[in-house]
Amino acid sequence: MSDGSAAPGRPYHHGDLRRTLLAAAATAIGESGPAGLSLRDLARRAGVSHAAPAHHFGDKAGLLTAFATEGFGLLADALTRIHQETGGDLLELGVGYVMFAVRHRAHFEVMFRPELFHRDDSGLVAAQQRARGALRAGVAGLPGSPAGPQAAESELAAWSIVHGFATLWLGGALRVDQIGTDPEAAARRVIRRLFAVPS
Amino acid sequence: MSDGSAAPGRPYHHGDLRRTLLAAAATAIGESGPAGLSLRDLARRAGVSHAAPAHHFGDKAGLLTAFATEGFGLLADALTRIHQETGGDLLELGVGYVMFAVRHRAHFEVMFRPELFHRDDSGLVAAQQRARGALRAGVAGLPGSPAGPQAAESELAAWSIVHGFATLWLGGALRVDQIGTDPEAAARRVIRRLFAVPS
DNA sequence: TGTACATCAGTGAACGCGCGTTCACTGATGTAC
DNA sequence: TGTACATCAGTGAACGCGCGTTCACTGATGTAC
Repeated sequence: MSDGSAAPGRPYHHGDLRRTLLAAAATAIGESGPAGLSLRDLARRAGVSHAAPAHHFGDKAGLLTAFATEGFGLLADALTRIHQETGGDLLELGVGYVMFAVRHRAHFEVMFRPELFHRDDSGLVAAQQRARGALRAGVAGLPGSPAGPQAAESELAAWSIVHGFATLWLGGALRVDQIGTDPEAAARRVIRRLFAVPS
Repeated sequence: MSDGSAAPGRPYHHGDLRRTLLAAAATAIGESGPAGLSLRDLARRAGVSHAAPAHHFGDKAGLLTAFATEGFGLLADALTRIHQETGGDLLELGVGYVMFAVRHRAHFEVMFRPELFHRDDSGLVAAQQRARGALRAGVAGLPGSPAGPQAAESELAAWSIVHGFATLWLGGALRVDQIGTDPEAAARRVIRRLFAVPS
């Protein structure tokens, strides 16, 4: 592991290839979308032979499974942190959801296209449930929200509005609107309409 | 054009290849998503040589531009019809938006991925504006909705919630929820939360 | 009614490309004794 | 401290595939006269 032992070229073993490939995937997907992703391109970005990725992920769907799992984990972390910091403010949780999509665009674009990965992977499912739980916890604390059968609809309404806003924003559909260039401020104004008493 | 003039095999000219290719695209995208689409596959489905599609659409992006344009036109038609039939009921317009996504899944999946087509195409832009206008008209008539600066937020909130619900539904993200298998009823219950006074 | 000609739609062969995956291999690392 | 060996990570050549696009062509249709 000492510096001196390295040959003139790069060492035979990369050392952290798995993590490097996932980071390269984020960059590549950010540039060309999930459809354009190829294992060979990732290997090139990581400076490694084109067959190396298969060693860590099996196949392409395996890599995207790991990538989606990472995404759901990051989302769960972000929502949990916001929940703790704000005491479960649903508006802030919604803004956090949108900002996750903006900041981790590549992850977000993969996470909701289950045809791209192995949707039954246990690690993936666990991460999904963790993220879903964080979202649910925010809606449960909403004042005026009954805990009865309408709770499911409230949760879905909240999820739908932030997911829809994020999707439309990322797709560039909102550029023609006069809502500015700051997604955070725009999201906050829009989400507020969800539980605003008509003023 | 009489039946007798047809040779034993198929006639040299297809007659309605453009329309046939667009219909084949809907089927193919429905099966494998927009990413898996190939011109050669469409030609195969239409029973035509693989170079024929280029004659009508130039290239792959050209075909998807036509397909997205068709989609925005269909959406505009559907929303306009609902607007006329219900007198501009925003709830019904929202349900109509979701049902368009469910019934025309392939179109919907292409329409909001501008990287797939020529987003500056004049026919496309016109169809987009027509659909957008139909949506806007619904929000404008919402009782209790001010016509001032908050109108944009109200419109975006409505668009976001129906777009998000449709996207989540199509992505299979809602299967684990107890909201049933009927997207129309589920959408109606969820959208209602947008302007429901807390009960 | 018939003929010449322009235009259009579709053909089929060919091209070059990047891809995923396989496979025998080699270099490096770690562990047992 | 040293040696043998198992395990692991990455290599590089090779495979077969489907793709988009180009291009000279041919069959069919429509129009001018």
